[in-house]
Amino acid sequence: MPTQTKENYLKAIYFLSQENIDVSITELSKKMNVSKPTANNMAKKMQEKGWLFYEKYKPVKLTIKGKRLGALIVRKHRLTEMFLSQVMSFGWEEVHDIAEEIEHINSNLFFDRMDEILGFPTLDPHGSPIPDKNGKVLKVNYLNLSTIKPGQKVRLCGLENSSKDLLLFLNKKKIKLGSVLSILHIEKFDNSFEILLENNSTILLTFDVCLSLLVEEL
Amino acid sequence: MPTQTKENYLKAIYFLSQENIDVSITELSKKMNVSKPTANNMAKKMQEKGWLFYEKYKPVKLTIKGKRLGALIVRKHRLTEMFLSQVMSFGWEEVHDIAEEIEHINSNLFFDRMDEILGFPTLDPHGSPIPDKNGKVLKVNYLNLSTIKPGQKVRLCGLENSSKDLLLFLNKKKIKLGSVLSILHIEKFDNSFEILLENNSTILLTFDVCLSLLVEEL
DNA sequence: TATATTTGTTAGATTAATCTAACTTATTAT
DNA sequence: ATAATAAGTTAGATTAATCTAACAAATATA
Repeated sequence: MPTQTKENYLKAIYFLSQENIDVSITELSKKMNVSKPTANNMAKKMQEKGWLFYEKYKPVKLTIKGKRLGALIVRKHRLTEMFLSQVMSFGWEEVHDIAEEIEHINSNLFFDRMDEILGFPTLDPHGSPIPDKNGKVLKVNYLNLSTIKPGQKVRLCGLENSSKDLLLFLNKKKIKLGSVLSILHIEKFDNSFEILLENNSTILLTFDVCLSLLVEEL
Repeated sequence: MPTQTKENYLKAIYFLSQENIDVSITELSKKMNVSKPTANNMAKKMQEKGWLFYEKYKPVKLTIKGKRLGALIVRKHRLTEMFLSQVMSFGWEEVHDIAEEIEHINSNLFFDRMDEILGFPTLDPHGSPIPDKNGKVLKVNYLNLSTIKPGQKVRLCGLENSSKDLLLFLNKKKIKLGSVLSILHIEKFDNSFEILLENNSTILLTFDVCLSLLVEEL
């Protein structure tokens, strides 16, 4: 059984691995907000547990076992977010912090019951896939809004990052998962997107915001 | 903010205080399954935090602040038990272990929402009172079944101890909170109780079991 | 290629929570 | 009242997770 701290390292490496295969000690230390020696020590200990490959002066990499464990923590996190959202009526901007704590609860029964009550969901409230009980993750293939051409109609399906600021911004603009956005125009000067919403209001999204929105074309 | 460990000490002292006012270091160490020096050290540290009174060679006692903190942890525990039971359909014998972990979650929002969803309950699934948000506890005044005379009809309202074994035993006998029990006879030899249930079956309860059942007379 | 910069590692210290062994103070019992 | 027992304390060690300072290795740059 990993400690809570080690579970957080596992999760950090799990996420960092998705972008680039290997993870440097420096990246890890930054993600975990700890010093480099701390990250280094922890990497060694996690190697002893068989969760990752570690060689002096080389980036680390999760073992099969480590990857599975990481995915299972993400599973618990996202199931919890879904439960908080669907059963306990929390807003999508409120669920992350609470799930960050509940994900460490040691009870399969508890998470299995959540899963059952929710009807075995595959996506969390931010559109991210919930790994299955074996740690397998559904591959979703959304497009980044920033790459879509003017005139196109799209549906919001996920978020590249689920920071509270972004979620509050989307709340304010009345944009949620499933919202349909029509791209009217892209401003050459700053790459901002002029967008028509379902309620016929027109809003402006900066390129940065568009980079965070995952959509499918309609 | 108390650590998880210190919260558990707080809770232990809180419960030990209900029987006898003061709590000896030895009692505490037994309750916490730690050595006496460990309990002793912890007592000193908790004194520094202002949670208890500690003097060398004397039993410890919670301060007002410590008592309030303890009660608030019990509140989180019992609200959780109620939520697990009412919302997530767990049996009363399953809720304790999970609540033991969830009680340490640091989010008033989370527990307030539970409270709201449950309709602000005052008792947990075992009939124990849920302390309010200020740590005040409703005084319940149940009788111990072992003190009731033959011929009397009673309703089960609470449990003196909620051990899993007792709860499973009661499940097997189809006895639950609210069940009406009629005392037919008390066996002189071993003080066992012959009891008539609502379904007209007659069962035998040992004196030990009776000591664990809290009732009100009908 | 030689140097500068970044990255990674060692060493040594700290804090929280725990232990055992040895000792002291209190309590109990003869 | 004194000895025996129980309770409480000190001292010193351990493990997990963290830090800073100093050094070594790898990478980037002039």
